[in-house]
Amino acid sequence: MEYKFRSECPITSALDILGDKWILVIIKLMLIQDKKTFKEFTESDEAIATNILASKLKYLEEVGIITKSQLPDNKKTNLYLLTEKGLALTPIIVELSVWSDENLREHNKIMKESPEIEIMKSDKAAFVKMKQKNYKAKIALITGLKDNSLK
Amino acid sequence: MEYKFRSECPITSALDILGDKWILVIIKLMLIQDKKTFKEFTESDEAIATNILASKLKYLEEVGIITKSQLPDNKKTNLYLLTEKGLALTPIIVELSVWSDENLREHNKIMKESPEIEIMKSDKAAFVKMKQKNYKAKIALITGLKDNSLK
DNA sequence: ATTATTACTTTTGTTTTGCAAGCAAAGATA
DNA sequence: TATCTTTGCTTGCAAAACAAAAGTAATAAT
Repeated sequence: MEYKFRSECPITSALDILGDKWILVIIKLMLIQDKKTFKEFTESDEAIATNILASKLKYLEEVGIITKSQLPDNKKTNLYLLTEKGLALTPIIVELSVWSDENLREHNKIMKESPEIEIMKSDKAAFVKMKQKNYKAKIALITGLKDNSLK
Repeated sequence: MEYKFRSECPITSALDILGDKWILVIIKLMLIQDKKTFKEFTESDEAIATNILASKLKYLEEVGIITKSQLPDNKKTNLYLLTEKGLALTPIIVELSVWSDENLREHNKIMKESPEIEIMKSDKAAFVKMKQKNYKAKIALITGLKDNSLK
């Protein structure tokens, strides 16, 4: 597949893929809130419309950030899982959390407080690794396969 | 000013502010490519349309990520500068660079190679501090004031 | 066999983005 | 001092993305 990029800049190119209202929210739902089926995504707090969800999931699969699969004993429910390329977005999610915690509380008064954010700040790299490891472990449980199922 | 947030989630709230095609590109132009006037922004590789640029700059000022000012001896040219809140976005820019470098080269063949990215990866926190310090130093030179001019 | 659930698609309307042109104020030039 | 150029926009219109609501097909549960 061919995608249009605005420039030779790596940052701008990343935003050509990730820079919209929903892509990183969907990644976050998968990584932090364990969402993995179409139904689960629609039930999230963000209330994404089904037509938009369908188009974004298709796009994410095309770009190689997620995979679409099924469990052997269920032909109805689809499983959407992060690939390595998708899991590699974890540091970005972490930095968005930190910036938000430190700069957005004045704008969004009802924003959730969490003790996790302090752990995150104290050692970002360790937090990223932990989240990625946890994600892979959960996937392994669900699919009944080992860690290399995502590779 | 009041802004609409989709949820209580800090990550989603960050994306309510930053999640579009242009906001983080403009931040990057300021932080990495030293752009600071309307003219300079329009001359960038990304070729942003003037109506969109004007509306995004206005929005960024409202949210407190940038300031709009003038030099004492020039009433024509406006100076757009990052605030502390804007400078705090540096880690996000860095992580976007890293992800792009490692995951987007297959999609965007003409993406720029840079030795800077290795320095960045070897110590992200140090790189972030260095960029922020450099930015403040440049601003101090331009405005003729000291480092605290942004605070 | 009937009902409910899951994963969408379709339709229609609104908002955001983009292109091209135009314009006013400030500054530079003759 | 008059006019030419630069800067920083705004306006009008077309295209694309986003959104709400309803509908549908396949599978699974009762």
